[in-house]
Amino acid sequence: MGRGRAPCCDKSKVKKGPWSPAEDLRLITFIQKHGHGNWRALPKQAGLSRCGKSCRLRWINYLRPDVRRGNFSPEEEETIIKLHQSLGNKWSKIASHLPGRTDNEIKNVWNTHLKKKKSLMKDANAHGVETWMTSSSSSSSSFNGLGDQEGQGSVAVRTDELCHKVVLEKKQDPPTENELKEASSSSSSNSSAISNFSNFDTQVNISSPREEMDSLFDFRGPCEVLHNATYGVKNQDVRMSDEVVEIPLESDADFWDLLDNLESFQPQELEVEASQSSNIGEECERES
DNA sequence: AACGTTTACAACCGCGACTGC
DNA sequence: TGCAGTCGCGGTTGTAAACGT
Repeated sequence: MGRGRAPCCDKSKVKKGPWSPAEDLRLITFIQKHGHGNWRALPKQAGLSRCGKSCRLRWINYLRPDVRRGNFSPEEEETIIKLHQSLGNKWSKIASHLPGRTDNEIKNVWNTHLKKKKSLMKDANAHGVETWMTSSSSSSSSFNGLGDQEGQGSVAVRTDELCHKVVLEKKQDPPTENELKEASSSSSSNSSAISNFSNFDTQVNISSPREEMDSLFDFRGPCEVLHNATYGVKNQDVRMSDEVVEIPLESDADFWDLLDNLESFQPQELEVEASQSSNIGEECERES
């Protein structure tokens, strides 16, 4: 009997399922401080009870500064269709042609919408009906039923050598097309997302279904890290707050303890030693 | 209002590719 | 050259929200 493929991590000790805001913040803060040189080692160093692959996926698809969310424009749809025709299911290649879009997102859009549209188009063409492309503009707006038009909440994490600052900001209006483009270009000019963190003004934009603290720690929506720009996020029932929470660096452990305690309202699957989970980055610094 | 079905999307899994030793 | 460790990709699954009856 062969040894087979070694598992990437100890499945019994890693947490699975949706990421909590506290985990997101933990991951963001760690990458902000230390980068992500080694995904496998990152969860332990960051005090996360997650598989390294899971951290990577979360970062790439949702937390990265240059990730752009929201509806796909008709032009983007068209691009995806065309690229899919020539490249097939090479989602990462297709994604490379669409700045700010992730392969996972494109794959989902293809599987849920575009594939259907394509077959509809075939049927329509067979019956001499107007092509789907002409109607894609209106239908695309319904891609995300949760839409961007609702309220927007954002949390800015400003980090420098002295403190971490979590700022709950009020943002009334959804971002304009220009804002999105600007955000996309400013961040995509850096090949590494980490380079975006060299500046202090990194923001974390979250949707928040609950108010104030609840909104921070118990939301289900995406958590987006932004660099000098605010992207749209999808929301369902968002309330705003202007509250500012400052997190001194030396209080990191207390802060993470607080987050962990708040998370205890949710079912706890992970069995992380509190001492380990609250010492973000310490281990890493000790090593260096 | 309750229940069943469909849709949308976040996340997981397995495998191939790549890299360093 | 082979092996082990790691990364990244694509397929698939799980689940909450939306929708229909």
